[in-house]
Amino acid sequence: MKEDAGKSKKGLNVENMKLRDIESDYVLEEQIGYVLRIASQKHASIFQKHSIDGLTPTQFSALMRIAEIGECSQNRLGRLTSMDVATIKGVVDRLKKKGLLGLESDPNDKRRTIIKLTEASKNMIKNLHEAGRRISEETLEPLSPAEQATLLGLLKKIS
Amino acid sequence: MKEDAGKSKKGLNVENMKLRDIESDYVLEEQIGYVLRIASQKHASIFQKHSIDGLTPTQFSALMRIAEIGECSQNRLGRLTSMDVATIKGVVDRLKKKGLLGLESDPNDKRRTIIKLTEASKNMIKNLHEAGRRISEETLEPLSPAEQATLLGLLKKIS
DNA sequence: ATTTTGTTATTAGTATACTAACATAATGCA
DNA sequence: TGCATTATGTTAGTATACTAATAACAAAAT
Repeated sequence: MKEDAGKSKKGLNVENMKLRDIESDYVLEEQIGYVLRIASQKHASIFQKHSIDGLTPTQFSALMRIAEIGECSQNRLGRLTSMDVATIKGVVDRLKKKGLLGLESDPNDKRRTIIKLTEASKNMIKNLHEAGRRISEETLEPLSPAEQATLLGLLKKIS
Repeated sequence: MKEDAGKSKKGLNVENMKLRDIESDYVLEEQIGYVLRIASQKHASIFQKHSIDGLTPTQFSALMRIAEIGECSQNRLGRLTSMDVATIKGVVDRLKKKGLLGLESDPNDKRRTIIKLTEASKNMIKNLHEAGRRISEETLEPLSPAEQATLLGLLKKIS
């Protein structure tokens, strides 16, 4: 980034400001939503740099979850990865197209589609775990181990 | 959310796990990318609940920045709000359509479009600042003031 | 047993967010 | 001056991420 959006108002001289200015002072960089977006962008760029098989972070999450629980319906997978029904559909469709998810209809419930890993994706899981760990590590690299734990804890607290 | 994706592996009995299981242990909930996504979703839902004139968080950021700096080119606004050229174009187009941004071409540089607030958006800024503050407050409500500052600081550090 | 309620999945529409390619205009330097 | 580089803005394509509407089916309630 050439022109850093992270400019600060640290040096602002409150004494010399008119009351109206002080009242309307609002620093974008200090708002949690803005900061969350920037941090997410940074993580996404690190993730993309590692580029595991062209997977996106959400596709990665879906695969990890299925690997963890074995198999489940599409909507349930969405809930377990915090994606709504429309989002998880797209994610599952693309993963199926890549041959990383197998779909079959549930004989016990005609509404449901059972989703499971394929042989191809089963063989990838270990590598994906390692890649995932490296990505998290690189994202959190500016922080001490204690700070990393603090950050995760605080983010969970506001979720 | 009914089936909370935030289930923990805290109670996992390491003693009883086979070595292979331990090696491949990877907890999605502990990965910074996943946690960032969930936190961003929570913030987005709080933002949307406050619903200031149908503005989205990104549109809001763009307006705040223009209000702060007066006027600038489209690409520069993108850089100052951390949006790439394609994203800022869409955001500016929609804000213009809503009558919240005025566009005129720069006489000194025929490539540039000068972007500024309209009378309508100038009159909204104060309300937007207040709404923004309430949204940040509600998002960070689970945290103490010290924790809020810590969270912002750590997020900036990894950005 | 029928109705109501809830669940699953699909579809259409909108809004970020990115890449890549392109045209145009401005700037730097040889 | 002239050419290469850089900057600005547009467009096309893909991938989340949401709302809202719909259809099919299952489970619960009366």
